[in-house]
Amino acid sequence: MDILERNFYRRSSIQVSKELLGKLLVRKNDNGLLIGKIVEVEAYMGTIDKAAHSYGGKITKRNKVMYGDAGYAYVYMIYGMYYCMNVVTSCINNPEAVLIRAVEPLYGLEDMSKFRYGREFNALTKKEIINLTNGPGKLCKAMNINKENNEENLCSDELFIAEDPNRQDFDIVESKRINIDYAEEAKDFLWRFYIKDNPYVSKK
DNA sequence: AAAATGATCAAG
DNA sequence: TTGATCATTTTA
Repeated sequence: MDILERNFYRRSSIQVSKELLGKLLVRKNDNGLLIGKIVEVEAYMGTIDKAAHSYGGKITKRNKVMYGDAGYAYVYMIYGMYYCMNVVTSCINNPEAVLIRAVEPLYGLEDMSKFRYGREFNALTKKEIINLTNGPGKLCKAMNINKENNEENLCSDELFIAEDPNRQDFDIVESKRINIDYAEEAKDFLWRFYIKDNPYVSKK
C-alpha cells in the first residue's frame, strides 16, 4: 500500500483535511485489515481557533500530541462514551489537527460489524450498514480505534492512511463544523469538508 | 427532545 | 477535591 508520508501532514490543517478526502484509513487488527475511505473531515487550526482543544495555546495531558510533529494520531474520549480520531498536522508547536468525521467502509466489514454492534454483518439492515461509520464516534467504534491509539505514529503499519488505488473524481462541499456552538465567531468558519453525495457523510 | 455516561480540566 | 463541560450517539 502507498502509505502517506510525514511530509504530507506537515502542512496547514485546512490543506491536509481537504486532501484527506478520498484517502484510505487503514487499521490493522488481529484478523487482518479494516479499511474505510475518508469522506468527511474537519480542520482545527491551532491556538487561534476557538473550537480547537488547543485554543489559546492551552496544553494538557489530553491534547499534548497536537503540539508534536505531524503524522501522529490524536484520539480522545468524548461524552464518556465515544472516541474521536484526529490526525496531527502542521509542525511542532503549531497544534493543528484534522478530525476524521466519517468513512465509507471498504474492507473488513465483518469485523467492523462485530466491533460496532457485536453482531454478524449478514444480520445488519441497510440502515445499520450506513450507520457503521458515518460519524466520528461510530467509525472509531467500528474500526476499534481507542485511547491505545492516541499518539500512534501514522507513518507505521498499525494505523495509517494510504492512497486509494481506485480513486474516483468527486466534488468537495465546504460547511460549518458540527457541535461547536461554544466557539463564538469560529463556529461559522467553513472548515468542515465532505465528499458530495457520499452516503456515509454524517447527518446534515 | 433528552438521556446516556465518565474522562478531562480549571477552579478552589 | 469537585463540579461543569463535552469536536456524540441512541432512543423516544
